[in-house]
Amino acid sequence: MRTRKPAEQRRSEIIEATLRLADQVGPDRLSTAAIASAVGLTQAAIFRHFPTKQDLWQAVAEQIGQTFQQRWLAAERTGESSQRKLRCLVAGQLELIQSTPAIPAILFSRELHVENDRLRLLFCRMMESFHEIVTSFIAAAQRAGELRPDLDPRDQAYLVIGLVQGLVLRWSLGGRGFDLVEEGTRLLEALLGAMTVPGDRPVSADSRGASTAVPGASGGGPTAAGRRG
Amino acid sequence: MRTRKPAEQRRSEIIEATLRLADQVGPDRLSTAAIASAVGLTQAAIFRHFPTKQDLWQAVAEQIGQTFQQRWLAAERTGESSQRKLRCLVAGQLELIQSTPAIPAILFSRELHVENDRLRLLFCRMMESFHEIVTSFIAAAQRAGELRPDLDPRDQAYLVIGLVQGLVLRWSLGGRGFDLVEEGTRLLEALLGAMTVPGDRPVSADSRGASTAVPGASGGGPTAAGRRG
DNA sequence: TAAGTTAGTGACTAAACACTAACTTGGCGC
DNA sequence: GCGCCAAGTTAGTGTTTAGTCACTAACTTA
Repeated sequence: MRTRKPAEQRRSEIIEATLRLADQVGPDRLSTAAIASAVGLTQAAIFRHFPTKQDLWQAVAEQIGQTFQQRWLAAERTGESSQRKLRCLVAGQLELIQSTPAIPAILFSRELHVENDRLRLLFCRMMESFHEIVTSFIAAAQRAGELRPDLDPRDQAYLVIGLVQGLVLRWSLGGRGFDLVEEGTRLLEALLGAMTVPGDRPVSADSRGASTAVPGASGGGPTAAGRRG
Repeated sequence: MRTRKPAEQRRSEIIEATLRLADQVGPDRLSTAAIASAVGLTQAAIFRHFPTKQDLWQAVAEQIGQTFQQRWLAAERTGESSQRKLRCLVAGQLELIQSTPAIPAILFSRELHVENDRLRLLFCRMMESFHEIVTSFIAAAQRAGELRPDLDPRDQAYLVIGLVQGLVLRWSLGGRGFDLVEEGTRLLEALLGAMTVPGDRPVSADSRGASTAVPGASGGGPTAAGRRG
C-alpha cells in the first residue's frame, strides 16, 4: 500500500486509465487487472470503487457524454454564423476523438452493447442530441441564406454525422495515418460545397482560410496548432 | 456422432454459424464452444477444420470480402446510367449488411483488429476498393452531366461511404428499428440532390420511383435472386 | 489518544477460454 | 464385406477472467 487517495480522485483515475487502455487493447479485452496495474493498485481495489465492471463502463460512458455535451454547448455559444458554428462543431468533435481515441473503440464495440443495454441507449441518445444540434445549425444557415434552402436539414444533418463517423472509421482502420481534424474540415468543406448553389458561396469562400482556427477548438491542447491566416 | 460430412462442407457450415453468432453475442465474446454447439459438433472438432481461432476469423473475413466484391461487380455490370449504378451499389451494400448484420459487428470490433493485423489490412483494402468504385461512378456521372462537375469525386465518394457507415452505426445502435435499405436510398437521394444543381435534376427526377427497385436488389430471396435482363 | 471509518491488500474461487492428444467410428473405394 | 483414413469424440491442459473475503494500514475526529 503505497499512497492512499480520496475515493473521488481514485474513481477518476480509474476512469481515465480505462479510457487510455480501452484504446490500446480493445474495450472488451480490457481486464480489471490491467486497469489496476495501470493505476497502481491491486485488482481487488477496483471493485471498492466500482461494484461491477459494467458500473465502471457506465461511468466511463457518462464521462464521455459529459465531455461531448460540453463541446456542443461551446459551439452553440460562439456568436459566429450558423455555417461557421457547424464547422466549429465538427472540428471540435473530431479533435475530441483524436485526443481520446478510445471513444470510437467503445462506440463501435458491439461487445458492450450486447451485454449492456443501458450503455447502448446512452450512446443512442448522444447521437440523437448531436443530430438535433447539427439539424438546427443547418436549418439556421438555410434561413440565413448561407445554404441551399431546397434540402431537408435533418437528412443533411445525417450526412454530416455520417461524414464524421465514416472518417473516424477510416482513420481507425487505417492505423490513424492522417490528421483527423484536417481531413474532416476538408471533407466538411466538400459537403458544404454541395449544399451551396454552385458559383455562389459567400460564407464558405471567405472563411475557408480561417475555418480551421475554430473558436473554442484550439485552446492550447495537443491538437489544433493555431494556423490561422 | 450423428452425421459425418466432408471437410469442405463442414468448413462452410462453421463459417456460416460463426457469422450468425458473431452478430448475436459479439465477435470477441464468441467462443469456439458456442460455434460448435450451433453446428452440432463438439468444441474440439472445430480445431480439426481450423488450426486456430484466428484462422477461422480469417476465413470468415475472406468470405465477406468475396461476397462484397461479387456485389460490386454486379453493380458495375448493369448497363444503367452512372447515377443509377451508384444507387444500385449503395442499395446492394445495405441489403447485404441487413441480411448479414455480423458484418458491421466484425468491422467495428476493435478486438479483432488489435490481435489480427492481417484482418485489419484486409478490411482496409476492402474499403479502398469500395471507395475507388464509388469515385469512378461519380466521376462518370459528372462527365455525363448527371451530377455537378464542380465537386471532387473522391471527396464526394467519401461522403457516400460515410452515409452508409453512419447509417449502419445508427441502425446498429438503435436496435435495428428501421429498414436499412429504405432509409439508405432516401438519404442517398438527399446527397445526390445536393450534388445536383438545384432545379435541374434530370436523372434523379424520373428515376426516383424506380430507385428502390434496383436490379438484383429487391428479389424475394435473401441474396441476389434472379435479376432479369 | 482512542475509536471509527475508509482505501487498499493478498490469497482465493469458479467459470470460461483456446487448444491438445489419444482414441473411435462412419463411410468410402475396392 | 473389408480395410483405411478422415471426421469426430472424450478427457484433459494451462491460462485468464470477474468477483469475494478476511484482514490491515492510514486518515479523521471526538
